[in-house]
Amino acid sequence: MVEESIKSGKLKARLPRGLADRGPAEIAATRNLVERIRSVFERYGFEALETPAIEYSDALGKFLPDQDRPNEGVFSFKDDDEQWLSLRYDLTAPLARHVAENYRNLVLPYRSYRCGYVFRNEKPGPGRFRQFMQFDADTVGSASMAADAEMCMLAADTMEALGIPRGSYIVRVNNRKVLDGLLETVGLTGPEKEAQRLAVLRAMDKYDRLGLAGVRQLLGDGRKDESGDFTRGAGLPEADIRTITSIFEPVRDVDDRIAQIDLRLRESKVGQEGREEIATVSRLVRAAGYDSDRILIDPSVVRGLEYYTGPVYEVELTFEINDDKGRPVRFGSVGGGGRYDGLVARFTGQPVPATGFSIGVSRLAAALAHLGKIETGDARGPVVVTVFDRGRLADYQRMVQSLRGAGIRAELYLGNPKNIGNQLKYADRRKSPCVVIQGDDERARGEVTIKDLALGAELAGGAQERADYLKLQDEAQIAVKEAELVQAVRAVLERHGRR
RNA sequence: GCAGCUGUAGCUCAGUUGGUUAGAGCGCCUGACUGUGGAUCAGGAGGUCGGUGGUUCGAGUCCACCCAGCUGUACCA
Repeated sequence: MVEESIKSGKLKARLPRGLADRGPAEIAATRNLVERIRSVFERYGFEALETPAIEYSDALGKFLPDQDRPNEGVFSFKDDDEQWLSLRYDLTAPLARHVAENYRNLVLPYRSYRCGYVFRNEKPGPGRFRQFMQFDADTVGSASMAADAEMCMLAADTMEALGIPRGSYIVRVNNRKVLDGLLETVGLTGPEKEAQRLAVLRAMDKYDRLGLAGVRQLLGDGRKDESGDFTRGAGLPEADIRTITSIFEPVRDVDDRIAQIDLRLRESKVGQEGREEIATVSRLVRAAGYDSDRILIDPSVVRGLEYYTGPVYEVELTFEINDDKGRPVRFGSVGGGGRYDGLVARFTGQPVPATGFSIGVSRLAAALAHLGKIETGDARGPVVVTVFDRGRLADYQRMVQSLRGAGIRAELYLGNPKNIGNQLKYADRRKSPCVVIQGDDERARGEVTIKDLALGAELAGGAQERADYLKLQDEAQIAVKEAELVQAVRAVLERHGRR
């Protein structure tokens, strides 16, 4: 690369893949999204917390001690004292670090939220980036299922606050203890079965995408996808496959679902604990008015394989979206979370129960943009004061300052002011509401011309001849005394509605 | 990582069975038309055809390898 740039004499401007620049429209949309999420989270009583983007790799739990380096999925580098540092890949591990470090000073249960970019060094895809924004809420120091129930309700409320109608999203809830009970029931216990257990959980997690048939293949010998690639299965015997997939069988309602789990996991102590927890969460959310059209018990939810210990939840958008070529796009999960009772204990040695929920802001923003729930672009630009006579820059800049002083976004034309046409073209592209012009004629009368660009475009729309066009343009502008500049500009802005 | 597909101008794409100087539309720049966005008209810039080798008298076109992108899949805290 360096060689290449020497050869050609210039550097190729390029963005690393999986990363994106953001323009004004996207920034505004994200800010708007974040503010709405924040207002819901604050209404639930969570308080703000910010932690840095960089942590010690071991604090993130992604250090591979046997290889003396961090996991490849995280961006890592060495500090000058040879200690490994990493960019955070979620907001939960840093929170656990913060809580452990400040345990004595925090009011428990500690309820906090945070928002920020996280980084993952993995293959990007549609709606998947190597830097993306998450918005998290966590309750640390409470083992109560009420804390988990609340996370589910928070998720549902947040979706609706973002304008996603009920029925277009679903919060699906499961419990890791139920899954553990299921594994126990088919005899997958003990350390030597670890790999198989993971394979089973991964297979179950794909139920929504691959359906029953796909999951059965992955639990058994394996599955070949449409590109011809083969995925090895968990290698379970048919009887065990049937036992596991029986948990997916459709049921009429929540009570049946819980009864079904009870029946399947009759022999498993941990499974029964899980059933108990699910039933409690379910009872709490229902009492608060959240029915299964919003919060649904779904035994196929798995989430991460690393640290969840109890309830797990996932928010999914359920409407179909097409991309710009008309093909359907699946956005999948836009948020999720669960209980992680062991995470803080890694630092303190004392078990600290905790549960949290995380929203993928970037993915959600992409989905909402497709839905048309986010205004993209069309933000008004500033008022442009044109330079008619380049010897009088000081006068024009004074006009700009008087507009700015009145709280109006305004700027002096800073390009080459060789003619007025270019300056109007510039203002047009900036989506300026109006321009200010003062040539010799106006100057002699102590006036300025204010041209309403939107009105001009509207009036001149049908003109064919140049002469007609110019005449119509003339009607879109007014001359006012210099002293009335601010007032007249404000009148134009009000005519078009301020933004 | 694995598999399939695709790489030609800023963008979207043509480019014949291998044949002279690689094109179009849009966009961009300059100018004309009164001191005014648009339209119109007249000009213009911009490409090592992803890269490197090979086959051939001759390669955008065929072959090999590499790189990048897309899609699926695996992994995913």
